[in-house]
Amino acid sequence: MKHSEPTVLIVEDEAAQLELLKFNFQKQDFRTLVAEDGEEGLLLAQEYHPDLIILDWMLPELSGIEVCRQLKRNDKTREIPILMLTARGEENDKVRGLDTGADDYVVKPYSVKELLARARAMIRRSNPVRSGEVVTYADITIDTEQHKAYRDGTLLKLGPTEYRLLSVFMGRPGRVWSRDQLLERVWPHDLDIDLRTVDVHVGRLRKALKQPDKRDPIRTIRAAGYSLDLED
Amino acid sequence: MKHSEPTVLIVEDEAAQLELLKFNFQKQDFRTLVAEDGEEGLLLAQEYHPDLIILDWMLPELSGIEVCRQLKRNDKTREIPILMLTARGEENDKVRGLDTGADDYVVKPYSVKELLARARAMIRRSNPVRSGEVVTYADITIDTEQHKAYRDGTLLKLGPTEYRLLSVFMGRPGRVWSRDQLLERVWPHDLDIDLRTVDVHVGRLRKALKQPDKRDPIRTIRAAGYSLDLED
DNA sequence: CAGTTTTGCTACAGTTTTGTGACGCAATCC
DNA sequence: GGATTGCGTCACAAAACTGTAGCAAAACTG
Repeated sequence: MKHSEPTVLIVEDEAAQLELLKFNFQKQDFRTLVAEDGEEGLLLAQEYHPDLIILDWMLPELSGIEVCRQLKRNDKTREIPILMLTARGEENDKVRGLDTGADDYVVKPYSVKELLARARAMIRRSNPVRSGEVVTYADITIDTEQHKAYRDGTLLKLGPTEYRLLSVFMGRPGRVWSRDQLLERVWPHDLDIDLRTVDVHVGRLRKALKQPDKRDPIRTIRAAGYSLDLED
Repeated sequence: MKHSEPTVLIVEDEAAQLELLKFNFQKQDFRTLVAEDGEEGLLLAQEYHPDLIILDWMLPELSGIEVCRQLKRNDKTREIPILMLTARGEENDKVRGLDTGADDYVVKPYSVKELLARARAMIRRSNPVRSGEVVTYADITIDTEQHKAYRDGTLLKLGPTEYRLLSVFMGRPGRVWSRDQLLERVWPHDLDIDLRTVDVHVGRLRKALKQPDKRDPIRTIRAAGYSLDLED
């Protein structure tokens, strides 16, 4: 029933390091994917679309920077936050400036605790649409500064909860959200709300998004959750 | 006195953090000012009037909150947007609700990239009506030099508070302002005013702006605030 | 195909949020 | 000094939104 553990992809060539990371992430209820070189990392990232990628800077063959660039170039993986692992001496301007597209970096030797904290923070952050920004996916747009949402150019009439729900969906189009995850992100963190309430609000959002000759942009994934999805 | 590069003031006592921030902001073509304690921060803020202040929550002597309060109390620095840096455990309701007057906050550990993005967004968003200017939005005009406001050419009869309120709205038409934000910008800072008072004044402003066959230019965003908006 | 699980949806009672007129108080004007 | 103007709070009504229950429909299971 619990389907809400985040997945992390670890790309690291040193076996010992990899084991350590894997162990610790699993202990923290992450699902883990591992890759021992850049090539494999890219493949897994595309296939499984993890919530976070831990990427070693030094890799045989394809370097960490290169992997990062490619991930950020691909629409399928662009949104995935990347945490770069760099050894002490390598902490050069490239990394510090984050030119590579990585979202954050940690210098070895790091404390596992800090790494986990950062990882969690990054995942949490990666969902919501940043305040003040305008985000568009297909024919849907939300303008957070003006607190408005449009479909195909026409203004939608949304209640507060519907608006927040749409914001979460828009933060990562195509991603499947379990009801738990939606509850966590859309509702105030202290209230205990029935899971089915999510369904009702999804229904209301659907109605608000409905337009003649337009497809329902919210996909139901049975026994898993919902996603904002206009593919196929 | 607006010029090309925006200036950011960083107030942070940990040298490493400070360096990292400074480096990254400079790399992004910000001009940077740095202060290692609250006292110095206040001084620099007054003297140089930066476009944005990055403020660490934990500071020796003068705490971040206190610095924030003082900045917001001083007319010279009141309008400067403040981005608060808080450690994980400190992420309490005080910060969340931004009662302190800060305009945004980021929880450590943060990703540098996100911080930069937020900083940029905040600067973009903050542009109060400058004194001496005449600003027009749709059929509404305010002449700050003469301290007069018009709708469709006819002079409006506004009380002082209504005038200030309209000025804030005119500074960024379309933007949603929370009641807190309005309180902060319209009312003197030493006063403790009920949030609902904002509603009353918005109501009065609405009445003053009313004209036959004209739409109400103020939009209510339930559970969020108000905005000046004549679209749709 | 019958049985089971999961989702869609409507109705509704309850709650939260907003609009606004009334009132008392203080400052300002004449 | 008396009148006027503007202010902040309150209280109440109206409006908007919310969560849950319950049942029908749909999707799976074997």
